[in-house]
Amino acid sequence: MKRRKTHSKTEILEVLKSSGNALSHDMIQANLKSDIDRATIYRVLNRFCEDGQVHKIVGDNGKQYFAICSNCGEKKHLHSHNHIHFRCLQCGKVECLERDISVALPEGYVAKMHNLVISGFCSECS
Amino acid sequence: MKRRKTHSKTEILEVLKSSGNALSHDMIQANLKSDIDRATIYRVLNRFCEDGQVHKIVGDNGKQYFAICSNCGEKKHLHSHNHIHFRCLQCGKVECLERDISVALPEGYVAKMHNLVISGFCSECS
DNA sequence: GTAATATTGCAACTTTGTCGCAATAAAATA
DNA sequence: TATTTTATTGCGACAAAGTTGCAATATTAC
Repeated sequence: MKRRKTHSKTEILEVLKSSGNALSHDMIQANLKSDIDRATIYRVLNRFCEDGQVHKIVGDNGKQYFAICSNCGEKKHLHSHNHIHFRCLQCGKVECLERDISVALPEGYVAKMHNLVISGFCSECS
Repeated sequence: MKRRKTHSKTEILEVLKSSGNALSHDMIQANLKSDIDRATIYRVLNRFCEDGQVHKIVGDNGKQYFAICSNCGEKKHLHSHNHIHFRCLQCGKVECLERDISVALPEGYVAKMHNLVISGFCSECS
């Protein structure tokens, strides 16, 4: 399964890059120049996640958000996404706070993924 | 809006208590002795949350889980639910780890809710 | 240019959660 | 206890989010 360079991929990546924040599929769709199918957007995003270019956060509203992690470019699959995210309840913005969290788990527990979201009001909405 | 003591409430609370973990609506439904409608379960749980008897966690799978917090009984509405949760990718168990997290947010940011979930494998599944 | 196949678009579907409304049942009142 | 009030329930319908199958398309390799 060799990846191909497609119109959809470049456009979706462009939207993510220029935004800088974590975006949900509908936010992405709204910012696209061309019409790309909903299913395609999800598939592209999931492929990005597999490849480690993008990481996924599930908000406390149950929605998926996708973000280019600043230090994702360099060390593929080596970086950990255990940083905190902030979701503004007013404007809906979701952003990565560059604060890593390390939690000591109980004996025998193995952590695979971190999904850490604080919601509230951002500086512009509070 | 004065709350009433109903069959559904006592049964649902009983399931939550005896489990000790955070449960999704379908886990609750499966453990109920009598048949209670899906919508009712959600409404009861949401009322419990409003009253502060129960707190809600949204898993990294997008599903809602509900748990009786050990220290919820005493100080209603005064306790904060900023502790970490763990979800086992194998057995599906979701539990509260009694570890509080305090994060310094950027200037002007106001935190309202914490939704902190680490997923991986619990001691029995790893 | 042609062939192989990754990707897309469309439609259908699943899951999760909510809502309106009539029926029911818990509490208050007489 | 009987009656009234209204919180709660069950049912059905609905919405949102995300996934999947399949035929059509577009990208890459030959």
